[in-house]
Amino acid sequence: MTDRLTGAAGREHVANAIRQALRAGDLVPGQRLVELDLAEAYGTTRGAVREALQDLAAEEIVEIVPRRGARIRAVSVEEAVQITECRSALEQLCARKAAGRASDGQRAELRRIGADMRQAVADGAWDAYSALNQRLHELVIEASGQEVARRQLERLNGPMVRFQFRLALRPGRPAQSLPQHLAIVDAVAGADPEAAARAVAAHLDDVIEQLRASATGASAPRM
Amino acid sequence: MTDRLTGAAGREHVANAIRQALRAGDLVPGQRLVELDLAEAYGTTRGAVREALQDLAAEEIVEIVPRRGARIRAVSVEEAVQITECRSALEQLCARKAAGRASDGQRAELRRIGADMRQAVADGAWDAYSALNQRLHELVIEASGQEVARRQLERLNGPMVRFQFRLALRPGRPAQSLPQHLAIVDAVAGADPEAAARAVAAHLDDVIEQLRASATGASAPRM
DNA sequence: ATCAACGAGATTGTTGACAAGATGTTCCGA
DNA sequence: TCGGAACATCTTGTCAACAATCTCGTTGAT
Repeated sequence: MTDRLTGAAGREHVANAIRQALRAGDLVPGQRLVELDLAEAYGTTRGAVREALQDLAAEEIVEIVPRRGARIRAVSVEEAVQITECRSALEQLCARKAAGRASDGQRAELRRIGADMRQAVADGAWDAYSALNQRLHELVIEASGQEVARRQLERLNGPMVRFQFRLALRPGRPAQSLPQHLAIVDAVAGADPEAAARAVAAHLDDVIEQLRASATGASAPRM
Repeated sequence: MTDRLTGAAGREHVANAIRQALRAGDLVPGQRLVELDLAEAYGTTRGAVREALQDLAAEEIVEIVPRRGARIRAVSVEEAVQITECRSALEQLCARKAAGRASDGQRAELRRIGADMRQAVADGAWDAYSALNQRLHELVIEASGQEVARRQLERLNGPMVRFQFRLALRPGRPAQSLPQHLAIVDAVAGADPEAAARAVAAHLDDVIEQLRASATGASAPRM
C-alpha cells in the first residue's frame, strides 16, 4: 500500500482514525489538528483531511475556527449532562416502541444479553460487560424501528466518548448499573412499554448523577 | 456588488438561499442541484457551493450521491412521523425544564403569546398565528436552557418545512391547535412540569395524526 | 523587567485547470 | 420500430500551487 487513499475513501478513513484516536485517549480536548500532519500520518491528501474535519465538526467532535484550524472540542460536565438528558428522552421513545413491536428473535436476544451481563459482572469481566451494555442500547434502538432517533442518538454519542470512558472506570459501577439494565431487558422483552420507558429514564438519571459526581471528584478535563 | 461572495460568506449565503427557496416552494424534492448553476445564480464560486451542499447534506435537506450530484431529499410521511416523534420527546424535555426554571419575563411573554394567538384565530389572521406558533416553540426551548436539545430540534426541523407548509393550510387547523397551544402556555407559565410535558405530547400526537391523515388525502409528494 | 513592533515560518483558504465518471443523443442493424 | 453501441456533452472529483492570515520568537525602547 504505497499509494495514498484519495477522496471519499481517505475522507472516511481519516474521520474514523480520529474518532478511534479519541476513544483510545491519544487525542485530548483542545489539541490542535493540523491538516498537513494528518494527511501525512494517515497517508491521504490535505483535501481529504479537510473534508473529514468538516464531518467531525458537524458531529461536534472537533471545533473549527476560521483561519485558525481545528481542535478537539472540550465537553463540559454541564454539556455532558444535557446530552444525556437528550439521550434519555430519545431512548425512552425507542424503548416504548421497542416494547410494542420487537420481534420474537429480538426479545430472545435481549434476554440473552441480560443473562450474559449478569454473568459478566459475576466474573468481573468488565470489557465483556461494556460490550454487552453497548449492544443492549443498540438493540433496543434497532427494535424500535425509529431510524430518525437512531441517527440522532448516534450523533449525540460522538462527543461523549471521553466521559463514557471515565464513568466506566469508576469502581463498583457495573454492579450498580446491572439491575438497571436488567429492568430495561425485562420491560422491553416483556412487552411493557411504560415500564420500559421508566426503566430507561431511571438508568439515565443515574448516569447523570454519576456525571455530576465526577465533576467534583476525579480529574477534570484540563482546559 | 459586482464581486462574488467567496469562501465562508458565500457558503452560508448559498445554504440560506437554498433553505429559503425550499420554504418558498421554488425547489421541489428530487430536483437536481448543479454546482455551477448555483454558483452563478448566487454569485459565488463552485467551491463555496460545494461546501454549502455538504452542510445541507448534514442537515439531511439534500442528498449527495457520489459522482451524481446533489438533489433535494424527499421526506416520506413515515419519516415525517418519526421526526415528529423525536421532536415530541425532546420538546417534552424542554417544556418540563422550562416550567421549572423560566424567568418571570419569559412566563409573561408566554402568556402574552397565548393571548395574541387567541386573538389571531378570532381575527382569522393566519400568518400572525403561524408566527406566534413558531415563537411559542422557540421560547419554550429557550426558557429550558437546554442548548443541546435546541440544536437537535433545529436540525430536526430542516427536512420538515415541506410538511409544515402543507399542514398549516388545512382548513380549521388553527382552531384545532389553539387549545393545545394554550394548554402548553398555561402549564409552562404556571410552573407545572408534568402538565407541560403532557400538553406538548398531546399537541404533537395530534400533529402526527394530521400527518398520517395527509398521507391519504391531499396531494402526495411526487417522487 | 515589561511591552510593543516586527518578521520569519507555519498553516489555512482559494483558485483554476484537468481527470474521471455519468448522461443523453445519434445512428446503425435487425 | 426497437435495441444497443459509439460518441459528444455535461457534471462532479481531485490536485497542486498560490495567496492570505496567524503564531511565535526576537529585538529594541522605556
